[in-house]
Amino acid sequence: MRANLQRFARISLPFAEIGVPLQRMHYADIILPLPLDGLFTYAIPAMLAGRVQMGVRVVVPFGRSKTYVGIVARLHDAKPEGFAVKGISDVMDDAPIVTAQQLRLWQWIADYYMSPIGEVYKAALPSGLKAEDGYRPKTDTYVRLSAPYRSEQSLHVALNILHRARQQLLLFNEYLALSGADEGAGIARREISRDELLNSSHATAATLQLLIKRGMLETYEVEVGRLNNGGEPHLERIKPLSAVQQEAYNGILFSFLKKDVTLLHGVTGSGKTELYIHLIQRALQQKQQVLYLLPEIALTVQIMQRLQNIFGNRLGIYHSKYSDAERVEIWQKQLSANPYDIILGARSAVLLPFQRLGLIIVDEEHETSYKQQDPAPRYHARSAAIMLGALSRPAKEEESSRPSGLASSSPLGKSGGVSVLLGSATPSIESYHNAQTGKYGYVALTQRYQGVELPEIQVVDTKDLQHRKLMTGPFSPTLLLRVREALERGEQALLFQNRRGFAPMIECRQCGWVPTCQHCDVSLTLHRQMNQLTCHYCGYTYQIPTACPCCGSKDLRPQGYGTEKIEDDIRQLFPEAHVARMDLDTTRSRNAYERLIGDFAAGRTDILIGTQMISKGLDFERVSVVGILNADSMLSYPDFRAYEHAFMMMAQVSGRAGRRGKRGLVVLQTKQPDLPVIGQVVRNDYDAFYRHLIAERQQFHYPPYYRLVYVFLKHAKDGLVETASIELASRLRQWFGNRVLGPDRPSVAKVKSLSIRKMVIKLEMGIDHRRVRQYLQAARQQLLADKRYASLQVYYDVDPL
DNA sequence: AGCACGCCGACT
DNA sequence: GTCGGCGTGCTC
Repeated sequence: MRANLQRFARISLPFAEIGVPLQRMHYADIILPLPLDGLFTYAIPAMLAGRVQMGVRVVVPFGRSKTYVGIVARLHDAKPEGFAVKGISDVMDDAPIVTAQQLRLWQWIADYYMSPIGEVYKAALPSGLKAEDGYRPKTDTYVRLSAPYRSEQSLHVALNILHRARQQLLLFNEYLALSGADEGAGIARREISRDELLNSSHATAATLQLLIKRGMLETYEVEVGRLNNGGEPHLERIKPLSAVQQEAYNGILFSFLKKDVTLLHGVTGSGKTELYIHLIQRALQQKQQVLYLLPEIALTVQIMQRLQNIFGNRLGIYHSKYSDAERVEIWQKQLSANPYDIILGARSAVLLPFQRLGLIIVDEEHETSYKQQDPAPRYHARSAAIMLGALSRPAKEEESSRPSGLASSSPLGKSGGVSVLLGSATPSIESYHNAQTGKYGYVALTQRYQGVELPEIQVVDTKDLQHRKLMTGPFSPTLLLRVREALERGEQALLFQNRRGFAPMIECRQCGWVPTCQHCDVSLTLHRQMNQLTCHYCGYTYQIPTACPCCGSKDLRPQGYGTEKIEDDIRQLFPEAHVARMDLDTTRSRNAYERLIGDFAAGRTDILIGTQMISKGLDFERVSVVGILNADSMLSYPDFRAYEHAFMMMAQVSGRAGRRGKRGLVVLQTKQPDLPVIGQVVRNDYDAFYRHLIAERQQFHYPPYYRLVYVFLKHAKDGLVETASIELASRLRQWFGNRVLGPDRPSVAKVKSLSIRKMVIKLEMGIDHRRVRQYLQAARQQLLADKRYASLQVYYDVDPL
């Protein structure tokens, strides 16, 4: 790390920046959007000499016939040897679109996670900025109620008029729901584009045209640049903090003075968001920018709207469900003289440009979706955020290479302005450990806001009940009773099942045959709604067979329960209740998530069934019962983090039960009620959970005591991966000895027609990670240099989850 | 990752 | 005779 930072400093000090009279540089090192290691050196033609600077986009020829848009990472005068240098064709920008600080962060991500910097570039830049034709602001067509219909009275009139025109009525209602104009008595809360309306209603353009002709709706053009303006700030006042919150707030500010990173450990419902809002407010008063990270799935309407109501157009939102045009817009605004003061975003928001960052909040810091899994770069946004904080601090002259974020913080106190706050009700083992050892500051918020009690958790032994034939499918009598009681009181229930689809597999009752994916080593999930079998690894879909291909039997039965089946069963058991389901399948469209949450919050849904999606940061007033249908499914993963994830999942879901003035109830169904983790969840005993786990981690050489690197090899030919993995393992053992485990077939040993082998490398913390990476890269290159293995995919996953 | 080059099989 | 299969090697 130390050496790395020195390298960044060397790479990225542009001469212009330090004010040396500009001597003309003849070469530029360019980042290209390719999965190839390193930078590419191009000559700077005299014509373009004045315009090539660090951080601008350039068009360059590559190979025989390709051109790419690259980013200038470095200017220099060292003529490269060994290949013919090509010239830059064109310069696309007059000013950098990537800051020096971003380039340093990209380089850190590339180095630390052993990913080509080109992959980081691809992940960071919205594609609109990577395209050669560049980005042009454009206008979108929007829809709104025409003036005579902007009142509750006239809406009733409109709905009456439309009662014969079914298509138009559907479309009209859809508009009202999307815009919120139905509840706002004709005043839209959100602007709705024509495309969005048509997509979400499945109506035709002709139907919309008819409504426009009737004079109920009208269209208007909006420049894309005006999107997300969020309205005026301060629609909502900032609430004063309670005494307990104030104390935590002071504690955080005090910690900020000494530590670069502070962990806020606040039980659910303690008002962490409130603290964040006050901290943001304070940063804004000091003219600092704030980055507020949330895990993708938890980007709830609730937090978004809260912040938007308070901070209005000073807030920008950035995540994967936003269109590319919007992302380009935000990127450019961040570079402008008038950037957003606050960016609320998911993982990739850490890669945005900032000019005067002062505070980074990583909310729900334990969430695994902060780690990018599949395409490289496999980076962790929490670590990247801490590094971003370190890079944003004005480095002390003589000490500029001291790593102040990820590595230990100095006993002398922190080095500058940027503070990083990690927040969670159930901190990750790593972060809590760092807080315990004093590397991070630590502030706890143990009281729920307004004295709301934590829920009572009732454990139900489903194994015993099954023996006694008392289960109704996946439901225990207790759960059904509690849900029924809640409904009778006009309260709501949340049911958590961590599996989407109808059933995780189907099975032939005669011979036991189970349909599996042609491309992957997994059984197929039954999706009854789509009437097909789906592979959850490659997305491939299959027809449901009518008979078993092995024995001809027609008795094929679904095995196990997914959210779809839970939904079906609940509808049958509670025919009078309004039931909804929230999982990946019901939230594919951009607004589906918001609508489901909105319906539930407004009480239009009585029972909400869902996967982990329902466990994050949803604050509902009337949820009195939460059901965890099958805790065992979370404990059965063959992974050292299964226990950690299970605890967090259950604790998070439980936190949804009971709000203001009413104690909630959680019914926790498990076949193993005596497992320690169950007791820890019941007592909400994070400390016991942590102590149990940390001892195990130390004993078995896992994080945070050891750093893990997974090695993956993939190829279509199983025999080839087999021999290659054995060869790579022996090569790695020459350097790392028995720190190398494997190779093994992972539990899913084939995905997308590629056979997989996995190794685990356990590295003690004292080891020089930079040298480790050099060895790993070398081993990979040596393996691939062998012609037999040239077409193999070999990659490393650093700090895997 | 693309893309071209290159060397072997079944087609107009 | 040639179209095209994908193994191999290179990209500043």
